[in-house]
Amino acid sequence: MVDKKTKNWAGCPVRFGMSQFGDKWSFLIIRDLMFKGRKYYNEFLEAGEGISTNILANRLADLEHNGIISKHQDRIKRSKYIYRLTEKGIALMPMMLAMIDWAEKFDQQTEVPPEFIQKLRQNPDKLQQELLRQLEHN
Amino acid sequence: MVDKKTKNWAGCPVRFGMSQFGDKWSFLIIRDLMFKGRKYYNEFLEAGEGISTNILANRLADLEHNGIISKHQDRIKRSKYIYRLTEKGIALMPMMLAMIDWAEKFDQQTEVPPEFIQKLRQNPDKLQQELLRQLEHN
DNA sequence: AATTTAACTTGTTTTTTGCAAGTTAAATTA
DNA sequence: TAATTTAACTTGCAAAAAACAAGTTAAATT
Repeated sequence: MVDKKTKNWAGCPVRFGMSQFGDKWSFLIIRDLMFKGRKYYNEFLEAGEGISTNILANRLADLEHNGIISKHQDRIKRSKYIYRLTEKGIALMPMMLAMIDWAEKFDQQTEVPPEFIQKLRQNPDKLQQELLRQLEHN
Repeated sequence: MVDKKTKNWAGCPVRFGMSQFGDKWSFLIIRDLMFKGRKYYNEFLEAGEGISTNILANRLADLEHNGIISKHQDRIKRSKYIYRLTEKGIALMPMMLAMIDWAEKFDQQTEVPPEFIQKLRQNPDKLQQELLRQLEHN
């Protein structure tokens, strides 16, 4: 039973989440990394959401500082940097999937591929395994 | 299989989510409604997070406008208003629980009651049923 | 050697937030 | 019943953050 009397979750998990990745742009960067295969600064920039260069740089730095993403020099083109989700970042997948599930239910306009949403509802673990495998290929 | 080639989820569910409840204060209000039994304007104000009165009023109005919460006059004291999660708001519970699970893993300071987190990991459906029942009692 | 690419940084304007004080309507108290 | 208190806001202003435009730097390409 959940105890409403224990006044506060002193270190509140929701507040913690918000402090680590809790703004629009951070969420969208995590989405890009998790589901869209984007990994370079300019791929995020050109994702079409309209983020400004300074804000992008700032959010990438924050996310890296919070251990949600990591930054590596590209081996082939050393002027490029590859951003990746860390284990901590990858662990946000259930939350992201829950959000996608929710949005698909309540937003007419949301266009998640039907087979994605079907898999999400019928066999979420399997979908997650597939997504994780894709992340490792990056 | 997730198709990375279908360039965009034209109506992106993550962007939709962010537009509906995607800022720190909205999240904290939803948390208060979902887990803490708070339902009056001044309970949110005094929750200790330090939200300003104008921002609280604004976020409540936005959440109501987005259909995530509803506002009713208190029957006993008609100068008070009761805020409640709608079905759409209640449906955010899996996302919130995923967030709590995540935070508990990665934040030393997070203090979720152990029996809550244990239940969340061992029998999430049952926990959710219990939480839903509590919401209906409000 | 000159240009282009990629990832930023800097300066300025605009928007949003935070803070303090004020308003309104209902309920309680004197 | 008049005066005070409670509850939920609104308003005005200062401070912080975001958006916009332009500039910098280092590496790679021409």
